[in-house]
Amino acid sequence: MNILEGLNSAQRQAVEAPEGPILVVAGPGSGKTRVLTHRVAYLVRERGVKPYHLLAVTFTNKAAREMKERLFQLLGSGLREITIGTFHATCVRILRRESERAGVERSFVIYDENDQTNLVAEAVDELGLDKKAYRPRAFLAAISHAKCELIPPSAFPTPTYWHEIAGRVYHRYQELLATNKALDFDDLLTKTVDLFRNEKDVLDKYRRRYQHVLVDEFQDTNMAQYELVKLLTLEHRNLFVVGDEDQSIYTWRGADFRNVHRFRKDFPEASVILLEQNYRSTQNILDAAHSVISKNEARVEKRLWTEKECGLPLTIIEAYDEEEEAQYVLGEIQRLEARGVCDLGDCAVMYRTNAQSRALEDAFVRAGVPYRLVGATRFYERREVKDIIAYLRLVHNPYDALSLLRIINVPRRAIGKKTLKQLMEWVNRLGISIYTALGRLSVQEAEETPFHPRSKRILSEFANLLEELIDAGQRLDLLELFDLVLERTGYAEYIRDGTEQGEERWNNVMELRTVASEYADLATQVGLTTFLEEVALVSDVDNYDERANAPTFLTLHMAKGLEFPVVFIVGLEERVLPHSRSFDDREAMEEERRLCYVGITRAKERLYLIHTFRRTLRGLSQVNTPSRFLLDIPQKLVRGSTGYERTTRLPRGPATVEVHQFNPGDKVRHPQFGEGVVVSSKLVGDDEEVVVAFVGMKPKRLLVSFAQMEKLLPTRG
DNA sequence: AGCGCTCAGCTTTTT
DNA sequence: GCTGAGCGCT
Repeated sequence: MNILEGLNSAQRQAVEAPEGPILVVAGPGSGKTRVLTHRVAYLVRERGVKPYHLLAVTFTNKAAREMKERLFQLLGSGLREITIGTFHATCVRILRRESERAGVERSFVIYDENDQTNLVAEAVDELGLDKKAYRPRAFLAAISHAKCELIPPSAFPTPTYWHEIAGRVYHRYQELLATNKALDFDDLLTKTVDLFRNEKDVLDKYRRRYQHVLVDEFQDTNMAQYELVKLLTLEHRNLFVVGDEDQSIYTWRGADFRNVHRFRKDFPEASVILLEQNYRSTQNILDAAHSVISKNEARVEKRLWTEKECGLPLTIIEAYDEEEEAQYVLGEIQRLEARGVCDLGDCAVMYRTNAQSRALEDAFVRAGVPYRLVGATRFYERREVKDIIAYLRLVHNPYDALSLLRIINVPRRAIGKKTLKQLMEWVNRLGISIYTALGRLSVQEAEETPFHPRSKRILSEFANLLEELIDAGQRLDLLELFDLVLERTGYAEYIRDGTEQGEERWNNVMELRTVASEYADLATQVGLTTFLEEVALVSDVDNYDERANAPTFLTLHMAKGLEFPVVFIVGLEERVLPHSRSFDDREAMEEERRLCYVGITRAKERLYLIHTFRRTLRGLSQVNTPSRFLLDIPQKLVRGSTGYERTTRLPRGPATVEVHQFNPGDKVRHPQFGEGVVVSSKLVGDDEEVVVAFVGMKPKRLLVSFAQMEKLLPTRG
């Protein structure tokens, strides 16, 4: 199979580029994964680069997996020696291998955001600060940001008193991580950078190993990631990066698309290749996308084009409120499916915030139409799943105090607040870990302990349980260990309390068990380590099943990298998209625009942009204006005679409605909701808002100018 | 230990 | 308007 076959000239140019730094600017749908995989295949097949010398980094496990699959088609099993993975997974492997040189515990556990918050809270506590006045989340954000920029506690800038405190929290937080033998997500990167900076021979080893480095979604790299890549490649300069600043939507997480500019400065000889041909969307969709994104100032102009026809016009709809918005989406999806235009699974509904999924879910549940919700409550964040993982983490690393405290009284074993407080004080006084302290309890020494005899007995029983599990971890495979944890803790009896929720929780535990069973074949401790890593580093999108035949509900952030024949973007209103939080910050506003751009460019054929007249936000129902992004889309791309027509004439002219058209008791007919009775009516601005009780539905609020209601039997003149 | 109350908070969330 | 944390009461 010819690697260059079927590639357009820009793609081919990227794939065949000579050695040295290369920047591929790849717009949405321009075949960037294709370029990346073909580049790898090209290096191996045509340039004789050994797969062993290749490193390809992605941001998500899903992207990594896709890349492996596609490379398998090109290279067969030759891909096995290639290192393909996320930044974090790659760093974990390096850190475990070089644990001694990196100065990290070999059996470190990985703390996720939740663990991090808890640990910061602990640091805040220890510094004698009030958690109400000094919110741990805010500190964590600042700390994480600093770490992404490779700023250690000692160099943490303290422009304000708050920052000064934050610096102290940061310092203590790092100490706590160390005593727990834990690394957080950011540490995985920074510790690897430190390793490479401090241990020249280790760096040299990896430089020799990774003679070609490829980076996907380069606009999403943070400083630490860029530094990592730079350290590896500065000498041989074989760095191939693919990115698109217009799709940078994670700057709030430390991603910095200015890395593109840094790259151009650090690698001035780099060739820059633009991929502008789009293989996904119709020209109308691309034009709409361009009209939105081109308003951003901080960008290099590029314009996507396609060989496809201009396609259908976009549909812009104004719904009365979020309920009607959901109703419209539901109705339209059903209509498209009924007409055989598309399958349910071809449709996606995207929104700015997760809270917006509710109205949609309500409507779909009521209509009995299935849907897939991506994200919401994530599997690995469920209480029962975290409990079991905490037990397994302890087997792996009993110094993980966070996990220990999580389950010391789960299921309940009568270790309450008081005992726990005594335990912590005792542990702090002795300056030892909780695990070590627990071990001392069972030793029959005359050592003074602060506990009530009963508590002491219970604690020591718990210590024995822990010891037994740790011991079992040396001998049993992961599945056996998993079952032993359940058995010895009585977890099933604890969680299955006879309620429906209890059953669901138990099902989640069993689902986790299925995941664990995949690691049962591995050597005892390797299985546990790999499993824990996997669990710490996967996300929900990774498990997104593309085959189920139901529409997908997801946030715009999660939509990145995906595509759908039919896309609905809902909530296109000022303060929703763009989000109200971004109003006083130009850069944040540009990011909102990019988010909108990402959403639009997910659509292959049909795009619906929906806004509401009024929306309930944080319990407050208020009138909303259409999103500024909507106003940037030229009318000629839009299907005429929609509600949008009306709103574009805002501000409305002189009042056209001065008297009520409808009065309580009027019988009316609505094209969608059928017959009903008017409950109330009031004049709002120049329009009339009525509440109507339709047959078999709860009363609805409607706007007379929009709802095409017909009066059936006028009661009074 | 477990409950119910109040109050503050409230985007997005690749790893 | 809903949720989660903290607190006080039983």
